[in-house]
Parts: sequence; structure tokens; C-alpha cells
Amino acid sequence: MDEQPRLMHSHGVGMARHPGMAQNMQDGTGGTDGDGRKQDIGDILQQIMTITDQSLDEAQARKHALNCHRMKPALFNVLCDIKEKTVLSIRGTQEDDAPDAQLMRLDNMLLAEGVSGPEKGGGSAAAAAAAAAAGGGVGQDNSTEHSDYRAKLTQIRGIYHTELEKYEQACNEFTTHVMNLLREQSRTRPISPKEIERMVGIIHRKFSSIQMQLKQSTCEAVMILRSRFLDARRKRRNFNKQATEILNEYFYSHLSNPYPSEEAKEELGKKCSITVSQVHYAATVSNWFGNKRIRYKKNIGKFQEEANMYAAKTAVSATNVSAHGSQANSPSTPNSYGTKSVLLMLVWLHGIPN
DNA sequence: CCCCATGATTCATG
DNA sequence: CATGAATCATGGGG
Repeated sequence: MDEQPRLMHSHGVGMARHPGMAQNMQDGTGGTDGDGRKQDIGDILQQIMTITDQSLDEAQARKHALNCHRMKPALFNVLCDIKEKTVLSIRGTQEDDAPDAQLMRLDNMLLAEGVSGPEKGGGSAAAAAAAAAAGGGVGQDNSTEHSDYRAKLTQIRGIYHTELEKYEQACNEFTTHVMNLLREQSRTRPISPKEIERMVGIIHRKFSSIQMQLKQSTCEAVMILRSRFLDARRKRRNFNKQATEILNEYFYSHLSNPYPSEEAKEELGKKCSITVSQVHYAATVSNWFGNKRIRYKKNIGKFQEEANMYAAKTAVSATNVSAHGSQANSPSTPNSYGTKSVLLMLVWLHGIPN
């Protein structure tokens, strides 16, 4: 069957004669062997027309006979020509890429969510938001919610990729199958390579629409996952009493300079066992201190009582509070307000003094 | 219900 | 990038 293209090609030059031939067939004034040829072609056409009425074996034999007929290539080309002019022109090239925009959107989203992107890089915005310091930072035992999210996302990615691959493979298989079929059939039916090509295009479009469905549902899954995990992060959960206790203790015992270092934040977070809805201890602690500073500054009077309470507390509990020494300028007794710490406090309360 | 304390987010700044 | 400031959104208490 693969001799077909070669045959057609070698005879392709003769295509220009077709109209003449057709004319000859009609008026029958073709010369000495005109009648014979006409008869010949009539026979062939008749055989083709009735080929479906025959038994399978008969048809097979007839097919072979036809295929070996000397007129076959020319006739094939003529029929292809006719078919092209009638059938194919009807559904011309209407291959518009209308849903391309949506496909792009889906692709972008999948990429952004880290589903279709680099394998485990986590370079996506969302994954980064979820994973916080996953890339370079310390391992940080994150909240269970977070690892849950990651696990689910990985699962989705796995499914997505296997499905995609499956579709890809099925598409290829189906395409080769159809191509083989059409090539085989082109021995007896006027199917030009161009038409096969077109058919392949149709198949591919069909499969990519299936792919788009897959992408769509994957996107949906990711969206649901997001709303279940990431957006829950936005919900505020109040710390328990102990946590605020610890944080306040630190805050008021470092009132002169309440800017915990990164390590201090980490440690505070751990001590408070902040597992509530946040990825990173330090981030939550930073939030807390940020809010605390600004709210304290805004209305010192309101916090006075609290401040006194914690001052008393630390004064009793520790004689040497600055054990951690994270604050280089912190005096040994933070709440005694030495001149140094007063200056420091003025700085963070009111900015750099003149 | 409303109110407000409060954790989180956003945006500007330097 | 850390902080300040404003703002959002929620949970708990009246």
C-alpha cells in the first residue's frame, strides 16, 4: 500500500490531461482506440460501483485486480480531483481557533499553579505563597494544612500528567490507525494524501478539545483546593492565651526595642506553638509584632496596664532576662528604663530624634 | 445584631 | 526586604 503515493506522484504530471480525457469519454470521438478506452473506463467504474455488493473474498480479488489495472492511477487522480472540487470544498478550511484564548487562559493558570510547570521547582506564585520558604529557606515544620495542600496539589499534578500522556498516546495511536486505514482504502477509493492530512487535523483538533476538558477540570480541582486551604489562611484565628502571654512578655520586656530578630521570631513562634492557619512561625510573629508596635504606639495609655503587668511579671520571674541577647543594646534590666533604652524607645516610637 | 479587638493583607517607603 | 500604615475580615462579647 505504500506504493500508492509513489504511483500517484509519478502520474501527477499527467493530471493536466484529465479534462481532455473526460471529454473523450463523453463524446466518444477519441480516435481509433477511443471506443476501447471508453469501454475500459466504463468497466472499471462499473466494477467500483458494484464492489460493495460482492462477497468479501470477491471484493478483495476485484480490488486487487482494479489496483493493478493500467488505468488505475489516472482514474484515481480524476476521482480525487472531482471529489476535491465537490465534497472538500464544501467544508473548506474553517479551522478557526476560536477557543484559543480560553486554552491560553487555562494553560497560564495551570502553569501559575505549578501543575503544568517545572516538575517540583515550586516556582509558581501560588505554590510559593503556599510553600513560603519551600525554595531556599529552612525546612520549617509547617502547619499540617500546608503539607496537606502540597500533597493534594502533587496528586492533582500527577493525575493531570498521566491523563495528558494517556490522551497523547491515544491520539497518536488513533491517528496512525486512521491513516493506515485511509491509506489502505485509498487503493480503491479516491482519497488523496491531502485529505488524509485533513483528517489527521480533524482528529488532532478533537483530541485537543478533550485535552482542554482535562485542563478545565484540573483547573477546577485546583480552584477548589485553593479555596479549601489557601484562602482558609486568610481567616483569622485568635491565638490562645498562652501564646499571647509569651508574645506580650517578649514585647514588654523588650519595649525599648521590640524588634525580635529572625531567630527570636522563630523561637517565639515555636514556643507559642502557633500552628494556627499559618505557614511560617516567623511570619505570624512578625505580624503580631508589627500590629503590636503600631497599636501600642497609637495609644500607649490603653496598653499601660498591660505593660505594667508584664513588667512586674518579668521582674519577678527573671533577674537576668536578656539571656538570649538578641538585642545588642538591650540593657540587663529592660524595664528599668536606663537612659540608653529610653533613647531607643523614643526612636522606635517617634523616629530618630534631633 | 453591632462593635471592637485582632490577625492578615496590601501598599508605600527607604 | 523589613517596617509602618491603612485596611480587610473575622470571631467573640455585649
